[in-house]
Amino acid sequence: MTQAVRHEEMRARNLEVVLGAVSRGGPLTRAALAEVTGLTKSTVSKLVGDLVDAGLLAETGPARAGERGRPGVEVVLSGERVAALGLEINVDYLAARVLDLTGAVRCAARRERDNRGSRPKKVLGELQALATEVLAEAHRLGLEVAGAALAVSGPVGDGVVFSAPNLGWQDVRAADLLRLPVPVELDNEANLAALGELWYGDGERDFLYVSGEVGIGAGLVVNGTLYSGATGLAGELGHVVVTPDGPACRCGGNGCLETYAGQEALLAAGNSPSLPALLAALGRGDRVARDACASAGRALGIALTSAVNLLDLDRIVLGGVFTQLYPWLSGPVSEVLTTRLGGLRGAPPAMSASRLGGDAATLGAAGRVIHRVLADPAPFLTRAQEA
Amino acid sequence: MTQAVRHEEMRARNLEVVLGAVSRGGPLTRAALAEVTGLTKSTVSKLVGDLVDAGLLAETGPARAGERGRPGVEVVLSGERVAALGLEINVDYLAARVLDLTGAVRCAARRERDNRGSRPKKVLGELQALATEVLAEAHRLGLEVAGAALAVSGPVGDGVVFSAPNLGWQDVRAADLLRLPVPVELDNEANLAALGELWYGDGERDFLYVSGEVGIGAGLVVNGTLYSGATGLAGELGHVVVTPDGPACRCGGNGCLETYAGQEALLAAGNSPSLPALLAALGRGDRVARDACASAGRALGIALTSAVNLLDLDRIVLGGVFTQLYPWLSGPVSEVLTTRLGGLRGAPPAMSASRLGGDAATLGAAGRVIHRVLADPAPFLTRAQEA
DNA sequence: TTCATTTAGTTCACGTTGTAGACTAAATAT
DNA sequence: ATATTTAGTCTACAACGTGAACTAAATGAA
Repeated sequence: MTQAVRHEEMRARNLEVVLGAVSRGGPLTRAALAEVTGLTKSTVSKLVGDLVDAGLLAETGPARAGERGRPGVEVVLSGERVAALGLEINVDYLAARVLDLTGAVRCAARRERDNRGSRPKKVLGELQALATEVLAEAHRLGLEVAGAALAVSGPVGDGVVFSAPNLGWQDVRAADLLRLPVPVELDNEANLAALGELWYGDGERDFLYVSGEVGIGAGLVVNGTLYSGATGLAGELGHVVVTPDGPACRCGGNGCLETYAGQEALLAAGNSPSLPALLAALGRGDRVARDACASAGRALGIALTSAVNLLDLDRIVLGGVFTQLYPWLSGPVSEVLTTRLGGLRGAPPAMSASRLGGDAATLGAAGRVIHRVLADPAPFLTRAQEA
Repeated sequence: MTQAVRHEEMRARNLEVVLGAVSRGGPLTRAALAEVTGLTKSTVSKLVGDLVDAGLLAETGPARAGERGRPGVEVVLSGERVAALGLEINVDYLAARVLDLTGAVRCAARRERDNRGSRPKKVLGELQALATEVLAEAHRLGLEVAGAALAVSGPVGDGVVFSAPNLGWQDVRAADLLRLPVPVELDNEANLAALGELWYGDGERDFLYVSGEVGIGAGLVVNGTLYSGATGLAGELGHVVVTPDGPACRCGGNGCLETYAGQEALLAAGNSPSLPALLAALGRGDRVARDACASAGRALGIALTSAVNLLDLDRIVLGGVFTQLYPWLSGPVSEVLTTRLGGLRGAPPAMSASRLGGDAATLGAAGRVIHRVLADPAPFLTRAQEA
């Protein structure tokens, strides 16, 4: 339902429009902004003035155009005030990253450790220490951290991790256990990684990000927005049915994608004790390892066929461990997609490996907070009001 | 991207807010509207005044509350001015319906005829005659028809029917071939039927409408909005993979849902020449017919499992021929859903037969136009400006 | 019956915000 | 130098929502 619009909301929306135009359109003069937004020069001048005063935009000096007329002054997003913290708990590391408004990484920290089967309280305690460190560093840089988001692989909702197959967690109130001086939100790793690709990788307006970990999740971006379903649990690609009477799955069903292309199945089929071992085997051209990838790839192709038919995707990005396995997976996946989707759609969707790799989740997490600021900069304009 | 907001847009949005509140909240006084919208009494008074003048709202006389204080005057949507035309081409009939703003059917016409393999030009010519008739009747009733929408089963985009398995059509520019004195838009039958259920049936904010015809389509409603994918082709449930090495499908793949639960497969398995024959056989408890439904139901359950995992649906509505087959389908479908989704999600989504049956598509088609008027009533306020 | 009380709706002075066009500033071209 | 062109600011103005005072119409108590 649409909300009532008052003068205040009108202003807030127009600030968003200006900020958004600068964010997408690179350096832009006030005159150019007036043209792209449809607002008048005077209005743009006022809005830009306030945003500059607030430290959200910065002037970059006169634009030397070499053309006739007074050169305009270009403005860009300013990285000097607002920033956001992205956090990730993965099987074998903890990571924290602070991004500024421009998307630049201003500080970061990473702790390698095996989180498999660790107690949630312990892991979150360690993450809290890591985050606190990074926040202190951001403070020294003069940054105001607007919030944090935490990526955990597996279904998540309302601050609770329902199940994290990577970590062996079940119903963990992660958001409550992590005490930080900024608001923390919890999100699915696949969703946040998808947003990371959208904003800082080679995301387009519509694509599916597939996160291959112990479980297989997916983040769906449509029209530049994350699709998260009725209760926020969309994207369980791992339990899309590949073969109705296939191997039993931990979900209670049979023949889910996870039983073919989940990390455990993949390592077992590849006769490898670990992912590095599998990669090494693939590197030396080991037949068993290659066959394992090929059949996982075909299963992934089947599941993605269903996804494309339902969701009308035009690009698929493979992330998580699939990024490293991409050279051995992409052939079989494409083959299935081309055969099964060529008839009705003409061409199957484009496919690529994640460009950000393991960084996608923290970037997306921080980006989520950054984009909320860009979408509603009004609360940060208090400075201007004082003047 | 958000658009700039000027005074004009502010007003347009607030008109929408008021109209929307009345549309959802039944009869409402100005005072109540001020409360639910958050606007002040004076603003609401002005907006309601203009909407009443324009013939979009109507006062229903004093609300006898029996309580203290002056009784308010309730307003409701007015069916006396704006209306919309919904059209449908089905295998064995053509239908047209005019709805007013309140959702009441003001006039309708239907022509039984077998459209299987008919030439598009002929069918659309006949539909044009039917529509023209109904439009004339609407005109006599004093209604201003704001637009029309046409439902055709199968993938559709940009005014073109890419393929209609029901009719045997391929790449038909239906919107161009239908000449009417109002703007006509073309849409997928499953999508429009889903909207019909949403607005005039027992739709909720989130559900999947499954349309079982010769092909099997689906319309996905999330957060009260139709989801149509990157290029508007979402919802091809019929080609979700049930068994990777199953029977060959016309799409080039194997084991698609359509090869198990499409009308042709269903009739062949049920050993019936037509749908009425199958229903008759089911009615007398014919074993072959029942088994055919059961196995189609299980296949449908598999495909829906994949859909629920990807889309996080909380309700599924079965439409098209599945509405009539519901008593024999629902058991097997639920069984599969419960087994495969019970583990992770707790409960499978609710399921029901379409309440509107064959009327869903025309209602949704007209409703689509109606809801566009409700979302932007400003263009209809010219009357008020004159005063 | 009368009058206080309560709630609905209208009116109007006012504040906030965007607009239009005049005006100033700073460059290039002649 | 001076005209021309484009950028940005300034100011009177208009559109719209706000808030408080005001009128309208009911109930309930004296």
